[in-house]
Amino acid sequence: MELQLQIKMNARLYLRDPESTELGRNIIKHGIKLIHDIGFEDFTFKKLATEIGTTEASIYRYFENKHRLLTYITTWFWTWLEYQLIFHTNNLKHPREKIDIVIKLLTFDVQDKFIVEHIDKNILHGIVICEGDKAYLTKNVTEDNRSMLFKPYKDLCHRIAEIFLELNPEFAFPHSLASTLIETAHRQMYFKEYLPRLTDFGKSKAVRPLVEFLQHLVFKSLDN
Amino acid sequence: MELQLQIKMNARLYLRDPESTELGRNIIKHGIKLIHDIGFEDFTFKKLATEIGTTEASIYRYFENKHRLLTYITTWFWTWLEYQLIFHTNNLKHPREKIDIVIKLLTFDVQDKFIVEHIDKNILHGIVICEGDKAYLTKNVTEDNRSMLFKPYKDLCHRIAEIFLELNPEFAFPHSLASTLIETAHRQMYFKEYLPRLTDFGKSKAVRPLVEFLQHLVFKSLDN
DNA sequence: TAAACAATAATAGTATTACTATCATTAAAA
DNA sequence: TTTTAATGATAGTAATACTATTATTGTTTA
Repeated sequence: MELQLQIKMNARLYLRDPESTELGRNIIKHGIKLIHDIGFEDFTFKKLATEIGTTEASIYRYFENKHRLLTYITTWFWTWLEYQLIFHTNNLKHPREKIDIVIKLLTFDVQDKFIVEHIDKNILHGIVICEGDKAYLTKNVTEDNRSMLFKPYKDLCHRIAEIFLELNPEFAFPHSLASTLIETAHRQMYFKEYLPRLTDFGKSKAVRPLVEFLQHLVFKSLDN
Repeated sequence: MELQLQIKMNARLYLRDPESTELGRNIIKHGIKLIHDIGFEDFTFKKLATEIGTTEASIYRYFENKHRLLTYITTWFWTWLEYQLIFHTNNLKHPREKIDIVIKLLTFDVQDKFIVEHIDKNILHGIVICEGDKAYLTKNVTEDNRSMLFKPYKDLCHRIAEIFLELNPEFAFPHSLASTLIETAHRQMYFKEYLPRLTDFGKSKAVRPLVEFLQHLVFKSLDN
């Protein structure tokens, strides 16, 4: 069984809702692909327009600039990840099992139950790993934050923090540990691929050692 | 007592050694200041040239582009941090004490013994927190890595990893824990300032809670 | 001391980026 | 059938990211 999914996004992320039209969905679909292929720095609306057979001006009707598109895309990912987390931890009793799910989700080690026609989740995950942090590492953080653009990321972080507190209600740093877990999962995957000397995972494709590292980090931290 | 310091940089980072001339040192000095003030995205060589009363073309004789300048600056920081680490852990016996020093250095909680005329270390630290990751989060990682541009970061990581192994020779992830510690220290400082809901540190300027979080993370991880 | 050299200043120029504006066309809704 | 909404086509601007050339100045060195 697979579920159809439509994620409702904060309207401040766009000028015109990209989910509402064919062109909008194409911007998202090919935007993800192109950013992944050439990197966010080299990515331009001009190139994207050529790619999908439209004009720069048409894309600017949907997004103020390419940074907003990146924020849209990464924010979409965090929202989707929270859905996945809710879905997969639904029937679980023990917080240890829930934490295992969190880690599996972050390392993309779990089957996706939701379908979204125009979004390739594997490529999207690649973008979040390589470019995701650039959505908030700008001089606009504070303003963007006030517009609640990062709410989905914070919500996810808070949900994970609550699971940590289930396991250890005394723990003093649930949110910091949650954001550390999220960031670390992605950064270590990046290092594994591009700067392996910063890790202990070797060159194999297996995510297993990373999963063990993250489990170790979190469970030891939450231990009394 | 304070020590005069000249850090030898990988020659591939620049076209002409900025340490060798007045203009070069000005590029570094005001470059750091300007990137800090307006952010790396808005930073241009044109603006920097105006700032220091020279021309764009002159700056291009020192650095291929602004990304190389950022890499130079952050790499300088990692090298300097390793010097600091060596200096401050010199007489220490117990690895626990050394780890405390590592954490204090990463959170900038320790007095700097080295003087470098044209570099403001506090501002530099701010850049490493806000912009540092952008030095390696690009499509050029692999090539830059082959040119050894990230060696100082890896050296620092390895040195910290070795301290971890002193405390627990059985520990399976010393490098991953070291890179996680470095990244987490900076990221949590960023979150504390701009996205505090992703942390548990509140709004006070104190670094104490962050230091405790990092100590907890590392020592628990290394515990048997 | 003059000639040679190195570093920088001054200036100009190009392709691309990051937009904004206008107007015509088409397809769907009222 | 008129209105409207979305897109396409086209044009244009300011800034960015460079490269190239030539003149000037200050320092070595023959």
